[in-house]
Amino acid sequence: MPPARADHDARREDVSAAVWQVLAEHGFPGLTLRAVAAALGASTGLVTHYFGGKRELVAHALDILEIRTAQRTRLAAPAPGLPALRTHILNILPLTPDGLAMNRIWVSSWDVALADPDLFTAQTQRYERIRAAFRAAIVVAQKQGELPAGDPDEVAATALAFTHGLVVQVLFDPDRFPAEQQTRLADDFLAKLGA
Amino acid sequence: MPPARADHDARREDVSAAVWQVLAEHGFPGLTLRAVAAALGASTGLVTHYFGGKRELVAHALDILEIRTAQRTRLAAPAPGLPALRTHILNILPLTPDGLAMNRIWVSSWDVALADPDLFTAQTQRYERIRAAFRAAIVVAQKQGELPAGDPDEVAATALAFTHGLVVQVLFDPDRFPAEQQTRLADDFLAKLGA
DNA sequence: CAGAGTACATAACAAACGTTGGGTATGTAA
DNA sequence: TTACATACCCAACGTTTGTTATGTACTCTG
Repeated sequence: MPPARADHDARREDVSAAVWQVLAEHGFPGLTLRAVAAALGASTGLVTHYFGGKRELVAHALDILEIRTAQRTRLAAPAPGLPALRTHILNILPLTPDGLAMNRIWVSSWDVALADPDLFTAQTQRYERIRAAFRAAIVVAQKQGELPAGDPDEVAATALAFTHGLVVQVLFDPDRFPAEQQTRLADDFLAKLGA
Repeated sequence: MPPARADHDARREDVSAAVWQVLAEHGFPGLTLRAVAAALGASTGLVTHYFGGKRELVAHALDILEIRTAQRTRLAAPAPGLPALRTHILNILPLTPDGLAMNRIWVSSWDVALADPDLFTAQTQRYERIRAAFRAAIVVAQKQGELPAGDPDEVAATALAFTHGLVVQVLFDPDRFPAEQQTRLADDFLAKLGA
């Protein structure tokens, strides 16, 4: 009944790492069973053994994307409230080459998520989760008087809209939006929110 | 030397219409030579006759997307300045089912544009164009005292970021963001900008 | 009226894809 | 030891893709 030889979870983690590698190098369009197998130095049979098929592979890729985004080198929140919200925003923005690559994958994931119903709902919940994180910081900021009163859900939606919209613009013109300008735009935006 | 039977430009326009139809029904992933030919009731030979290959087809699809977006039922700008900026934003937002479908295609176009260098630069210029339109309205608004002083380019980038970021959120949760809430969010955002 | 070039249809093509099933080795349970 | 489930490789299949060559009908030109 227990696995025969190898540690199932560890092996699955290997495949997961290969998925991420392929994703980083060729994006979602290049995410194929063969590419993952090649990156792993194994056969496609191994991949299908641990992941039922392409669908599950893509779904897992989206999970990895969220996890890796969360685990990326992040600025720790210096203080709850408005500074925390600022940190959330800066953590998403592509301030580094690494962050740029990550966001490129993220944006291209929207395409596959829009195409598949299951991935669609998963993505919907992801955004809901991000908004919840924003919301928590916003509520504190409002209590501390750093932000004016108002529906925190709507403020969260606005802040996330600004953030992701800026991501897209940076992606298509990285030279025009260096890190300093991104932070300046974010700070100006937050200043407006506080008024 | 002149075309034998048909009007070249008219026929090409037919193909263009078929491209748009396929795009609206199946998005960019479903944009294939055969799909376009089928939508046209013709063969793939016809398509390759008027468009060299897939690349040109996709490039043309992006052109159509921009044109159709510009030609979509739009609100006329009631007055120059801040109202004009508001109109620009509302014209982009997916306030109607038609606008929702259009934005779905638009977002999925980011993926193909990120993959191909030529399409990438084309998309970069597209965004530059949109920012220029925003900027024009912003400059007037600043002169009229509707907006505080500040680099109009940065304000334009911020406004466009908010708009496209909101588009993405609406796309993944249309029920949560009905038209009224979108306009309310936009108006609140504009009010913050004016402070 | 002959010839040439255009406007397509048809079909063959190789490449790449996801999926599937057979085969083998190796471990655990009886 | 026997039996079975796991882990995995290998190979083939059918499909879909973009590309391209061939063939045919037509219409302008000369």
